[in-house]
Amino acid sequence: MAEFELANTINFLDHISLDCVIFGFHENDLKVLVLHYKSTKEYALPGGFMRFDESLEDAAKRVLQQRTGLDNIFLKQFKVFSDLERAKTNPAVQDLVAAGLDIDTAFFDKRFISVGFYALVEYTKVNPMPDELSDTCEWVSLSSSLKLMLDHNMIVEKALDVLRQQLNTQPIGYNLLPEKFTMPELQKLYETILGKKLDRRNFQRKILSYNILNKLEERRTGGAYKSPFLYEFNLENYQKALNNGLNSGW
Amino acid sequence: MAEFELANTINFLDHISLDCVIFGFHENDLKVLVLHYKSTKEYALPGGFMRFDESLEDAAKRVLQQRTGLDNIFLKQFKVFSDLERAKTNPAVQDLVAAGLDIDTAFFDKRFISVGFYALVEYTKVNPMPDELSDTCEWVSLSSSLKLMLDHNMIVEKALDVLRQQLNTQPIGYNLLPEKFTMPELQKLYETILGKKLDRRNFQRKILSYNILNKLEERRTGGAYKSPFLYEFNLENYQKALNNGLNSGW
DNA sequence: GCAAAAGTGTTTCAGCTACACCCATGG
DNA sequence: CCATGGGTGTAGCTGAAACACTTTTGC
Repeated sequence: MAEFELANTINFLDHISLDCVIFGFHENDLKVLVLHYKSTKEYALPGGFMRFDESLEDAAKRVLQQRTGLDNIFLKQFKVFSDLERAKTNPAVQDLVAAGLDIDTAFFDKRFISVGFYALVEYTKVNPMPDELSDTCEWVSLSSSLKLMLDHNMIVEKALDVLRQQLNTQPIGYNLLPEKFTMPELQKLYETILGKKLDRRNFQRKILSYNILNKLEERRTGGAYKSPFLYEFNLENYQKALNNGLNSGW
Repeated sequence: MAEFELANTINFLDHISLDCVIFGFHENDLKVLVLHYKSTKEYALPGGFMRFDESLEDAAKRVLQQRTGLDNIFLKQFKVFSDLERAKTNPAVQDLVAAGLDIDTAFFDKRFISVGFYALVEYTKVNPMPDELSDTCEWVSLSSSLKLMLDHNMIVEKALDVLRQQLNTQPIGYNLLPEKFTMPELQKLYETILGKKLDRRNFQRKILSYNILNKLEERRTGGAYKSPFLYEFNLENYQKALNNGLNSGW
């Protein structure tokens, strides 16, 4: 299926690509899905091209489905990357051709502008799948400082930046955490995205004051130390609260 | 110059266009620059295409320079519009051809995705100039509800939405107002963008508390009633304050 | 002198910050 | 029993909201 698509690049719009920064949260760590290209040392974000019969969002959904196995992923476009610098021929393409892959080099050699999407997924539900040009698809911690192809490191940086800015207006917690989660887990997520420590008690009071969480009877047992309570999002209240922004200025 | 460019659409990337929502503020009213196409009843946002030797931002600057006469305009891309709906052939193209304009219809008939930019300009400095397909280039009040071509009304709506969201993180006041302005003018700008009334005294206290304004000795004379003081932005402090956001949540 | 807009200050209340003690759990 | 993390409460401060009177100006 994917092979068929790539071999028939004539189905895609020229000059336009998309790259997905797929965020997952696991063991108190924010991670991103990254591909390793066959026969090269290059790592890259999952990406793709746009068909004539779909929107950019549809194309991104298609890519996300293929790399994670999931439908109905939360995703947002956040920036178009069009600097002349990025127009350079992708060095990985030559390596891939040398390795014998059937690639339409005339297509890949064109100048591309790329639309950046970020996606939020529940880590445990993802089944990472490489595409036809890569041999692995793996989670990489944001703190790993792995060097990515072309301007992909910048794309990740920018995505994280946007995530930070949209923390109060998009259902970010809801889409990154499993259905049931503990208060410390939610706090760690906020701290990771914001890049700073928060006071436990003040965080809890503030987030509870929004009335966007349901406290459950259950606790998370099995871990060490005192068992924390589980919470779930009250989606209706969450959405309402996000409409105004969780902290309204002016 | 512009004619030359359009006649040689071969210089542009296929499938990609850009549209600019150019905001100006005049007489306590937020306005947008709009073109009227020759020999049609269609109104449209100023837009253009992307050359192979420039980035999207460069292309947008080129369009802005041509429509306003200004360089160094503050602009931001805010969204790519790629719905299949908008792929329909632009109805204005047929009218323009019928009216005898030299248009590369094969180029225009392709499917386009359009990158939306918003730009902020100082109203009085703008010299609106139509492009080769239009006969007028005029300011239109946001409250006028003029029907625009294709999805351009939606693009304006979205731009205003983004403007609202970025009021605390981008130098919006600085770029829309003249160098010297009064407190009531600044407040009206905020009220217009936010779509709600603010308390005079609280607004003044809050905005002054950021230390982003210099109060001048001068007053605005000549108007009726009590002469208000003039202010200017303290650009250094403004930029610093915006980095954290004027109202920091979390 | 009157109508309309601009300058200015205080009180109140809510929300944020800072901070400390007890409890549960696994080892 | 101890180390570690989780649950919970309070006092003080800061910033936001609500609100009224005086001054200037043109007519």
